[in-house]
Amino acid sequence: MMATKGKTKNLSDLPEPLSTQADERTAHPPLSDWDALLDEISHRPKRATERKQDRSKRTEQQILAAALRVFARDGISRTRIADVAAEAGISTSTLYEYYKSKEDLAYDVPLSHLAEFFESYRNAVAGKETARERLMLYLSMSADYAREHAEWARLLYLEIWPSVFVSETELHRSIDDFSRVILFLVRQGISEGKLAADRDPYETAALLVGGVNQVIITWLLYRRPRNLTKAGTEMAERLLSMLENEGAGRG
Amino acid sequence: MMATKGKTKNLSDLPEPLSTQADERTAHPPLSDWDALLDEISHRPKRATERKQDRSKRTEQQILAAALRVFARDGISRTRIADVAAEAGISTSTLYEYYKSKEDLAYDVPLSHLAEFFESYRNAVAGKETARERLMLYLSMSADYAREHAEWARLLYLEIWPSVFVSETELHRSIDDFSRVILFLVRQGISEGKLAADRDPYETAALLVGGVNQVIITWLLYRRPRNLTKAGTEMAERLLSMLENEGAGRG
DNA sequence: TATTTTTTCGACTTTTTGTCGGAAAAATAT
DNA sequence: ATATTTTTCCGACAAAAAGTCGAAAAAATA
Repeated sequence: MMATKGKTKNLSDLPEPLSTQADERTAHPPLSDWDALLDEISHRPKRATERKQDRSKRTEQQILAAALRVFARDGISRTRIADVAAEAGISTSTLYEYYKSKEDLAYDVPLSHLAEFFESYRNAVAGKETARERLMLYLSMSADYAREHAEWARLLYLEIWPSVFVSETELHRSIDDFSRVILFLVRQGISEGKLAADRDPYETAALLVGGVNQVIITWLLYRRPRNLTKAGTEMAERLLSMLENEGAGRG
Repeated sequence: MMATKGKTKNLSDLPEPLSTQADERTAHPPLSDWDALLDEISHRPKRATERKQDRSKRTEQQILAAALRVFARDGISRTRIADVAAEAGISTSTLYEYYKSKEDLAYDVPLSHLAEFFESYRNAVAGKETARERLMLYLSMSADYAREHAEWARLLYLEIWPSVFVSETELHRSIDDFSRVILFLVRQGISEGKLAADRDPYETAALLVGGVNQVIITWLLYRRPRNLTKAGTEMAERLLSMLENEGAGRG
């Protein structure tokens, strides 16, 4: 486990609260917690691949692409390893050289897209300072990314998340990262005085994640409402407005 | 502010004059849409069991109970049919007499609890008239029921829902029922003037379901916050207050 | 008690997963 | 270039799990 500061409550499985109190004195921190967080989530090692030849990297990509297609089409539980291998144009035994089981494969498939999402968010959010701007961008980009990569989203939202959490996988950590960003920004919103300070940040984060995810899931299942990007953005806008209103009403 | 419609369905334009015991002898009993809905979701046929002997009914219960335990403990994908059969104290081939596959079994396991939840809600909500009361009860009871039947909830929330939606199962319909109740009450809240009329009821329902489900899922994964009933109730209370505030601000 | 119907299960087949040694391909050394 | 070593790939096989079926056991009925 990583170094923990202060008393260690048994919150080991929860996203660690990032330090928020230390940098009160510096007007402009050299590397803000925010940048550090973005840095961290973008740099998670994807997969300790020990393969030497370029050929192998190509094969791995073929496997992942094939698995995404087949999983999204048939569902993970119904697909057979042999199906994925055939789709990838290799033998089953070769696939076993790369992944030791279907579960192992399934947990690896969503990783690269997730990393890509974090990376594109990091680029897009540069320059935005307020918690509201950052949150709005994050949530609407989530919805938009799901729309644009529907197979991936279907796999992640409907099949893997949240059941992936039972196991200690790289994917688990990456999905935790997703929530940590929200949590960080909720805390920023509180310190900006925009969000209610007397509310549990975890609850506020859950509210945001839950609402937007629900919109995404509904779209994946029924393709409704038609425009997912718009629906996700509206939901985020609505939630944030209500939350700010709540914060203002209390002081 | 109120919808004016000439005919079609009277979707609770007014606070429901609940049937009570007034006009019992009319040809068409004054069963309100609300009562009809509750009636419908409570009476979904559970499973067309054609078994004749009592012994079979016991065996079926043993299978379902065993499956719940094993699925919750090992996860559906990791459990073998033989494990469930052993836990139920029967042979695998006997289990196949009852369920044609693991998937078939998995989709049947949550049904009885779901029916029980609907039934107990129906009893508890009797007498409550306003959309707020009904919604609060529904959402907090959802959280409480998940706490009290954690194995069942783990199976349903983390493993089956929402992936069950891809197939046409009885469980699919039952889970749809869950959302239909929320949607109905959101509409009632709008017609009462408590919720914003210019918002998509589906979006409002998604917001409520998403937020509370997120709390339940987090608890199932991390047992945090400690008190799920309280957390679910608080989340519901908070969301409803914000929604009513939103409605009042615009009205 | 005899007969019929229903339920159970052991033996079996089929399907899917997973392993392994060596062939094929690529990288490296001579 | 050719030989040698390393890496990747795959066919043949073994292991595990799913799924079938006929007949025995149990219950219901005559």
